Amino acid sequence: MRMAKLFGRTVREVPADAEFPSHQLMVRAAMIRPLGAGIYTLMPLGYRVVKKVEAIIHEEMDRIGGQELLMPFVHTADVWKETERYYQIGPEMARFEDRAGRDMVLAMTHEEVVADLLRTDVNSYKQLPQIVYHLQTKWRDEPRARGGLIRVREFTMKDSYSLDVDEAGLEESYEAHAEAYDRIFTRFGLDYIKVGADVGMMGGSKSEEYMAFSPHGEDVILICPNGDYAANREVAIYQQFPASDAEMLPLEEVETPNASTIQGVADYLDVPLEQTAKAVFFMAGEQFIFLVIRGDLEVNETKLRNALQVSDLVPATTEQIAAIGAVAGYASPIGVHDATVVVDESVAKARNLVAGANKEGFHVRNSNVGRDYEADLIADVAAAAAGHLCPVCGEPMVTRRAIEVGNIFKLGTRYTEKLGATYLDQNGKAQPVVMGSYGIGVGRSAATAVEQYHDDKGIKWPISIAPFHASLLSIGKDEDVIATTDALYAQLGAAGVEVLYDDRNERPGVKFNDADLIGNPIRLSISRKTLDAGEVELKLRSDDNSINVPLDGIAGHVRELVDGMLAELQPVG
RNA sequence: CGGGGCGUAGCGCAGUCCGGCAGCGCGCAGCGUUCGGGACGCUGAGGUCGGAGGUUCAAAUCCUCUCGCCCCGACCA
Repeated sequence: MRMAKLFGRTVREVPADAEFPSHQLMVRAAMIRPLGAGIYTLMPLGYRVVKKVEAIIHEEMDRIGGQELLMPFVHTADVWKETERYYQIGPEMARFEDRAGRDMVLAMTHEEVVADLLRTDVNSYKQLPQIVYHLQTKWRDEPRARGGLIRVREFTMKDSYSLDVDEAGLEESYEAHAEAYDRIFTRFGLDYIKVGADVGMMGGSKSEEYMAFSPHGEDVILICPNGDYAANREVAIYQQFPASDAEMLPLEEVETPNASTIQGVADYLDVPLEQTAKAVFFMAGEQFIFLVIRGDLEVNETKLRNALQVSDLVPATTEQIAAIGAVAGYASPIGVHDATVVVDESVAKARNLVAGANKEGFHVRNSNVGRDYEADLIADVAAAAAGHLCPVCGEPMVTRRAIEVGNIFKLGTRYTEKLGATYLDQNGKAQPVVMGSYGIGVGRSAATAVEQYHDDKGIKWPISIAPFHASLLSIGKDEDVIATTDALYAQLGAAGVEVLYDDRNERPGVKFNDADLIGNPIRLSISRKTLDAGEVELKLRSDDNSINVPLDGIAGHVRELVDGMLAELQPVG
């Protein structure tokens, strides 16, 4: 590609609304352009990256026997009504009516459509197992789209669906995907980890996420330094604190004026946070949830939802808190009514905690579960934090932020049962197809690579997904230089090297800076000086130094360099 | 959904408090000089000031409504 003809210009100014490096750099490098919040055009340079991401995904999906198809982006609402997600999913699903007044939705995912296909096209165990996949647009109306391609509303996702006769088959399909995903993300060059994730309460039996490390990630992962455990904070467990064997002391009311926060109480009474019990209030529909947790811990709402088997959980209002007899700021379960009391294990294992007295300005010392109040449910609902002990080996865990670039999920028969997607087994008996679903964010993977590979000058693409292998710059207006660069451009192309040729009539500084910004891994520059020496300057984007190499045989040399760089990203085995 | 901020030329911004010719930098076009890390000079094109309504002799500026975009929050009472 000749840059003089390239559609899209690089820009010097950082866009005012771009926060993340990937967002800023991809806009500046003319790879993406926003149309609206969370909606982007992929410009020619950006689309080349996405095409490479997709090509790698194709190769690896085909490798495990996946068959590509293409399911529609616009769905009739019928199938979504059959699985009831039409009613369960909120405003993030776009709904509209066609001209005849039929309910329609824009695809957020394709489980329903796959299950629908099964009804007509799979009726026998002989037709299973199968893996189907596609790369298709999704629309999810996120409450807060932000961060360029990392969190968008319209995006392309690779989603695949495994179809098996039983759990054992699903296990095989799941593992095949796990292997394919490892190969895919390795080939992207991403620094990532596979972690345990929330399976949700709806039938899924196992789910894992592929998390790429980034300080701008929206997820927090707990990691055991020994490699024994890694999980999303949404579900991360930790080795529980040892149970206290202290004597239960008599309950004692103490005045705590103006100490309405747990930290304030601990400071005022001069006790550590671990010796306090704090109250957190939720409404699960009409049910009041009174949660008690150790003062130093935070609630993990996902764990709480799972423990309670509810999907709808919102913070209670001040009025609702007062209605059960609790006093906000000075609350404890002692003496409250009409509330489901959930006690975190941290509190159940502790003794003699400071808690609220349900009286403005007062707390109690030495509260104990079972003696002073009863728990309706004792469960682990605390968010794991850095320093908490690995549930496997007991080593203190660390936390890291990460971006979810893929997930694999054992769905089971949830969708196939609801939609009646059954096959006949060897005994002629109808059985629901056992499904798995597996996603990869295409644009997000590309943007995540930028998050991981950039400096203050621009992007440093891994060669596997770089828009071009090399940038070729002609330096100066010397006609010999231009003629030589033109010739080299042709030679490189013939050698199978993808080249972005900066043939613009620009000053050297402009060309160097744009080459750095766009971030192709190899840079070749020819000037009067190098030409006189019969050489080309060769510089890697990942390296600060450049070397001059002979013009003679340069195309073959670069080709070898490209192959070598690609080989480094090949998964082992 | 709650709170805050911002919409002025392709991009980044000033002007708004205190109403009175719509500006600056980058980019863009032309000419000249320059040419290995975002050059310089001169000339020029480009904006119904997000939109609608109102107040006024006069509105980017004041008032009302509306649309869009961004940030924080939406567990610790």
